[in-house]
Amino acid sequence: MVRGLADPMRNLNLDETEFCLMRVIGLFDEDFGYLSEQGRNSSRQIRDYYIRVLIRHIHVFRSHMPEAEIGCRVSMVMLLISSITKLQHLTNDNIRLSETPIPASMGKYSYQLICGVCSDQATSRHYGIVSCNGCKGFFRRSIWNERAYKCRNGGACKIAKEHRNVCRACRLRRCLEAGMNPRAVQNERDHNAKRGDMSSRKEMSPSAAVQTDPLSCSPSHLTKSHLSGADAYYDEAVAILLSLEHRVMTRVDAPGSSSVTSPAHISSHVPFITAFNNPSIVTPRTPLVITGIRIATVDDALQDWRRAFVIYADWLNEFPEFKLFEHSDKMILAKKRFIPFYWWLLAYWTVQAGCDGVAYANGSYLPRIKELQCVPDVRQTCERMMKELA
Amino acid sequence: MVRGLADPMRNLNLDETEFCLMRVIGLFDEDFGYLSEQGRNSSRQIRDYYIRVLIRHIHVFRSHMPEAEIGCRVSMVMLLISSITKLQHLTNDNIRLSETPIPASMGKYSYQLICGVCSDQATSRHYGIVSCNGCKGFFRRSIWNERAYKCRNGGACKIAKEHRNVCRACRLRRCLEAGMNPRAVQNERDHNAKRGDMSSRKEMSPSAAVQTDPLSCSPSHLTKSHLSGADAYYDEAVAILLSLEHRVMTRVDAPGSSSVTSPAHISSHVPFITAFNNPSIVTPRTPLVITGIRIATVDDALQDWRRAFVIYADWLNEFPEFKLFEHSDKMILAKKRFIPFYWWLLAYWTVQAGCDGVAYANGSYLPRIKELQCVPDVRQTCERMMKELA
DNA sequence: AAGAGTCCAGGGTCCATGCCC
DNA sequence: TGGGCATGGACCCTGGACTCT
Ligand SMILES: [Zn+2]
Ligand SMILES: [Zn+2]
Ligand SMILES: [Zn+2]
Ligand SMILES: [Zn+2]
Repeated sequence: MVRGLADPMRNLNLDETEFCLMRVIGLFDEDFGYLSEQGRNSSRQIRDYYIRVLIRHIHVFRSHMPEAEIGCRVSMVMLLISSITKLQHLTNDNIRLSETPIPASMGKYSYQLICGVCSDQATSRHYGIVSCNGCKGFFRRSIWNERAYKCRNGGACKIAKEHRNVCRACRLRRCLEAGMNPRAVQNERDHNAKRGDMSSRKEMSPSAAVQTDPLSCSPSHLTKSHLSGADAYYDEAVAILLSLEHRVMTRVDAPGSSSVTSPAHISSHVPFITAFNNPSIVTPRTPLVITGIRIATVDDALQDWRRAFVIYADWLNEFPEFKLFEHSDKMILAKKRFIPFYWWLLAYWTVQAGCDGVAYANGSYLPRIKELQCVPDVRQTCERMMKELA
Repeated sequence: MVRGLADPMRNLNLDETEFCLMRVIGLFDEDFGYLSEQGRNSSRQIRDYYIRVLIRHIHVFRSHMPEAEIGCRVSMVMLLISSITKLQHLTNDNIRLSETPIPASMGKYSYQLICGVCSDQATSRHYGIVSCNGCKGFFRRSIWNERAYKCRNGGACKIAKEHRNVCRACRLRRCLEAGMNPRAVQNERDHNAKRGDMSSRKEMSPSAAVQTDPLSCSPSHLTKSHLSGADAYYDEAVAILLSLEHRVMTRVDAPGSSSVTSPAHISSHVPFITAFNNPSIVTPRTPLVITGIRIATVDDALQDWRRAFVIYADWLNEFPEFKLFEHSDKMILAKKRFIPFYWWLLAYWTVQAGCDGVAYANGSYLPRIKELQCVPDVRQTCERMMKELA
């Protein structure tokens, strides 16, 4: 069943810019009741501004999609933002990942198309997945003829370009596993005229052999530079955001920094405001390691929470628009929105790492499969951390 | 800005089955804390069952979409369901419609144009007759290229959506018989600097060399029966649901029915349970008029609320699985889930009516534009109604 | 606004090629 | 050696979304 919040996120295949923008929008979204009048206005303005930027971004970067799908994507993104903004705690449930493992092709934003069946070079999508011509034809013929092949190797054949014709049973199995949809195969059609034999065209006059077309086709309409003016504005907003993102994510404290004592949590029960203004007392800024190569322990989860808090504080303190708020509003916002912010961080790391679970920023991950988890309950962990910053 | 819950719904372009299923899932979704142990189990089972049916339905009816978009749709649908299930009140905000007006083409599921050639759904007239996009394109191409097809079946092929591509000779013949006018086909426009070398299509001579194509192909692979078994099961679930839907929506009380006194609200402060078990005391079952041709007054809104409640009660009382619950659980569920149910009804009516606002079931609608609204605030209205059923 | 034409992803067809009996 | 047939790259055709008049 597809229920976790992580699922729509994964299906959307968000890029980095979208992640950043959605996080920002979430920070300043809705539910302004607790802010001052002025804070409310600023908040709404910032939100609306970044929503415009995001919608723009989607339209530009998905311009190959039909309009309807873009609309669908925009709606879904908005729905996701508001769902996540409303999160009061992270629970095992709402960070839960899909039951289906990550398709290997996602997460890498490569533009080279690879056949999902045999890894040959592919030209486009066929029967629902990116696939090569060979696998396309093979699948259609198999479905039409209702072939039931038999493997002579116990069904364990690997399928690759070089030997994809060795075992039809396994090739067809791979096709289905990779997601080819038998329902997308249509009926046989009418026959075409023979090649070269143009008799079905009602015979054109021979004088028509002018062929005044010496390759006048310029490949220049590849740039869809329809848009300008406001675009510069929008590009700049994105650039600023990404650079802030990069700065905060790569910020590292010198190992022997004076304000840093030890990587441990000497700092229980610091007032929130102190921690927020000087986050390195919570934990030093260690480099982020998004690999998800080992299973997280309870300490990993706690430590990641601290590191994420430092990122949060650094990020907000550097975010230009945040400076517009009065001090009290700043604190209210900062307290209120850490959980959604952290959710976005985890979501992004998880996609980056491509591991089968929720990735933390110290190389560990919380496995999707309960039996492997060393962390009793995410929610408890989070609440414990929240208390730490009374 | 795209923020109202109605937007994603509109972008998804849900069909009737999806509406029904989503409503059912919402009824039995999450938040089971207040039910008895047994009620919780039933509820979860029903929900999961209908989620399976819904996912199945989406996969079947959107099988032309790429896999990733289907996944996206499924996720979005789930997100929508849970968002709407959480609604505690209808407010002007969460039933708010998009700022962009409805495209004229949507919402007219009512007129239902049929292609005169192949009986597919049609959008408008082409070349003189109501026809689908496929037949439009086919006719234009055939005329341009002066194609002379040859039927391999003695010219007796039936033309229908599913196999209209099997015999082009008969399809073209049907086009002409149905009244498509070759003279309505204009010349190719050439402005858009074509990239390809379409120059091969020059003027043709009148001599018609009919192509002879003594092919013996069997038109027999029309069956691609890979799938069955579970499909029947699923089809049946959908059929039952739609028939219930239809029954409830068309149920009308005889004008002079005894239990009915007057269309007014004599019935303030009836206990919920009484109203639920005998809904016609709330308001008689008037026919539903989903046209949205006049602006709603406060009375319209109130009356619609009552009518919707009657639909809700009728529907739940007839829904087979609802009978599995204990009496107390029934009441809890029924009280808890009217708002989301009503939301779905309004959403569906609005799409059906295609008016620029929220459609009620008595021919009126709440305009999108504030200045036109006669209803002060939807939320207040709803709350007032809720109190009526203390 | 209606109804022409345009575009193009992704269906299907064709057939040179090669494998197998 | 020849006929049967699967393969896959080149190409044709379809129809939904769109633009243009
Ligand atoms: Zn392949
Ligand atoms: Zn095999
Ligand atoms: Zn048609
Ligand atoms: Zn025919």
